[in-house]
Amino acid sequence: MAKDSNISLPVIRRLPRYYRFLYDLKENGVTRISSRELSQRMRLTASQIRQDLNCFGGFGQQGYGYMVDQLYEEIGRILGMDRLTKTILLGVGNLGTAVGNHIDFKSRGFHLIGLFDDSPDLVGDTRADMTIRSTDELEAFCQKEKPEMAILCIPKEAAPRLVEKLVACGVKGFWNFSHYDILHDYPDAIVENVHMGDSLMTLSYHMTQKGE
Amino acid sequence: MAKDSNISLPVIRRLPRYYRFLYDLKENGVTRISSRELSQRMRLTASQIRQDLNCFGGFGQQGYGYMVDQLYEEIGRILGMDRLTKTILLGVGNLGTAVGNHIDFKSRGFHLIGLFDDSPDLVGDTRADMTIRSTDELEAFCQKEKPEMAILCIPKEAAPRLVEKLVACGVKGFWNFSHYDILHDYPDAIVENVHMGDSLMTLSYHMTQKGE
DNA sequence: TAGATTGTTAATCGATTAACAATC
DNA sequence: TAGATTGTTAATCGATTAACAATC
Repeated sequence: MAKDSNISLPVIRRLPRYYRFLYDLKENGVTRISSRELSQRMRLTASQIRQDLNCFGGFGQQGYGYMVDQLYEEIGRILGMDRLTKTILLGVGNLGTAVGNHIDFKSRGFHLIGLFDDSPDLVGDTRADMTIRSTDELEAFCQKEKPEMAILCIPKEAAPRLVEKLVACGVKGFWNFSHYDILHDYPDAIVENVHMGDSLMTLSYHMTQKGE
Repeated sequence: MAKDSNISLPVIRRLPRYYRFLYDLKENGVTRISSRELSQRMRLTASQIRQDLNCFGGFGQQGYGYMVDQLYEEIGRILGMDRLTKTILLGVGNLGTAVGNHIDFKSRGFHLIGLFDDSPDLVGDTRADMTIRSTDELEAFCQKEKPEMAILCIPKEAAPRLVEKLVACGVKGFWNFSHYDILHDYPDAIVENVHMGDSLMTLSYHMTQKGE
């Protein structure tokens, strides 16, 4: 449906934020909005909003603005919120548990269907209403269930071996909380890295600057 | 120490990654490295590395390269890793627990000194070797301990009230996992947002594109 | 129709890359 | 000294903002 399939990453990264704001507008009974009013609420320029949206098509009406509900649906479709990608989570430590319990996967286009961990202490335990499986079962499980996405909440050292298996099993996407550089070894993988430590250090930098 | 205090955000966001790579090099006994070799390992251009580093000063030696250990130290100093900022965590649900337990605060310039939650069920419990306090105690605690940073693992609705208190108590920085827009209400706050849901939706977008 | 606001082109701004003189 | 590699300036590229014609 994309007008142009070479959408730049900055544009893509703004879409979820548009989606959130539109959801809130919808909730508050706002049925239509101009790029100018939305720009004030989101603290960006009206020009940028119109540029961003026009990467995907003309969703507005001249002289009138955008229908909130329709725009919400369109952006949802663009982001793939209209389908559920089968997903497994690897590494059920503190972080993996939090990710599994805290994130609302369904409303973000994913269906979490399995949890895996190396540690015998954890295998058999329950998280997010699922039993934790041994990574020994990973390949058999993938062949049967065909998950397309894997969440990596494992240490850097454990990652290469598991990613190799996952790629072989047909997993295409990775939500990667580890510091293992997946793209370096698998350039065709679809990877979204979340480096929370880096984010924290960025905050440290800004606090250090302000202090001086 | 900054040569120029208007360093752009893209440069800042690359620093933690340099820091990680330099740490690994150090661990592997590499004592010096050229921008060219580092660029190959990090998959960016040598030019960019030299530009980035020269925002802060000439850390290299012409004809020779960079001393790994010295560069690691310098970047650590720039990022504020040479001091510990007192930090409190608000909201000890799944996410807050994971953040509290999983993140190595000390090695990233922060010292986690207190946990707070609204829920009477959680107050008194222990996480990361600390007792969870009631948010009723927040102001008294802050007056005594003077934390400078707060981690928000609370719902959007709970945030405005708590942030108001925290700002009044002198908290300057926020590692914000909530969807509350702190800067909108407190333009002088130092804020690093972590929107995991947005990250997941970005992955969904890319997986959707690849599928077509 | 007149007013409003989009869609889109043009101008500006900033970040990245290339080139090269300085120098170890 | 010759070779290597930085620090820095210049060129390019891309993203954001401004302007305005199209049109509802």
